[in-house]
Amino acid sequence: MKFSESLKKNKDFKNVYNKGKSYANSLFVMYIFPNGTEQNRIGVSISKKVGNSVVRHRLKRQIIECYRMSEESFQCGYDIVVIVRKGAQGSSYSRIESALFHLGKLHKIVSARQAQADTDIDII
RNA sequence: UAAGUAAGACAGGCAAUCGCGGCUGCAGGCGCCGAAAGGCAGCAGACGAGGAAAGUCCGGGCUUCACAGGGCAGGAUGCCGGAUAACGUCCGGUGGAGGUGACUCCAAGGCCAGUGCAACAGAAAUAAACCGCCCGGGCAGAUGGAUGGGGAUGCAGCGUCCCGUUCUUUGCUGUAUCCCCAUCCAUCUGCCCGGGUAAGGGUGGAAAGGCAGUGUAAGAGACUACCGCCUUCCUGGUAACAGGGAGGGCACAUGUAAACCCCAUCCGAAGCAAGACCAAAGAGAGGCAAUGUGGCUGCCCGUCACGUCUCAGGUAGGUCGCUCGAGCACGUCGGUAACGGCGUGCCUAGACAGAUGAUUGUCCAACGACAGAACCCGGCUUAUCGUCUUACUUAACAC
Repeated sequence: MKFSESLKKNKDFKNVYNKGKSYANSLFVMYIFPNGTEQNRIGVSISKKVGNSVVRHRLKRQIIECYRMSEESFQCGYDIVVIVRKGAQGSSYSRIESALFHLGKLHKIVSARQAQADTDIDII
């Protein structure tokens, strides 16, 4: 990814949880915290309650892919942690995409033009 | 054609675009990050999850630690033979159970080494007379018979009294019938006592080998035939075992070892976060330099910290372990088979927060189940939408 890398250390996750701001909808909880660099770092956390290994892995890939496809829409300089809730089990790609932009808009890190486009899709 | 049995294969396909992972080449030396070890970045190429990758239930390799030898404890396995690196796996057989059959299933050593347990029911549960059957004795009753005694009546004889026409007393003896009593015997019934008996009864998972006959007071392996059991011999088989002969007449006498236990065989422990190597910082030891600077403290003494080099140690971090292996495919030979030998060809994920996704088009038996490698193998178990292939069985129809 051009502007981003993944968030890896448990320490980094805890830092974002403790100091960052969070918003949530029915599919995800999103924490963000400014990391003081030129890049975004994104991490995905999925509980075992959501499903078995295949289900969790697939959701993670879809979220990363969704972020990657529209990476340029996000403002840089943040650590982002997406926690997947149980309701996301079995969601389609389009629904994950709309939910992700909904949270990005609440955090005001998605550009207005992209956010405007996403309000057309309903968030349940 | 239908129903079924066994074995096996596949696990949505294709194309385009964007994206991910390590590998190979350009590549050697450059650029960037780092103290170092080492890592990162560019372009191109091919490759990139499973039959169960799962559960982590067994077995082995590998690694570190421990280890003279022996024993105890603990654990696992348990018909026989073979395969294998090994196994609780697989193959072939034996025995048993199920199915019309193809075929399937089986913790299948030992409770005549010991100990324990066996609810309820039942007379009694590892030892037994509750009922029943039979024998003997006693008591009571009934029936029948025999003997004896007594009484009544009839008859006969003799005697006696009255009488001498009639009427008629009484005794004794014999005999017949009836009644009563006693004793004995037989049969039956009831009760009691002593003994025999495990054939029958009902309970139970299990009641003292089964079943039929002989036999007996009644019964009983008491005896006999068949079956079972035990001992022993012969034959076949490597063996489990099978077939046959002879004997014992059945004692220990039931079940349970997935109860303790006994017997035989096997097992050192922990696991890739194993472990090996490189290696900042901090703390440690020694050498060298200096006699300095700073703090306690304004001064003296004292004390603490600060330099550099080497060593051991190994933290953060990094590299290796990490995928060429009991490997796969094909052929051939040996073997019933599991499997093994030989030959040829091939290289087929290797991450370390952990790579396969999205969109579009198209095809199908049409929305595709269960499910994601984590050191590697051999198995077992569990989950699973469906599709296909082969062999065989049964039934119906046709020929």
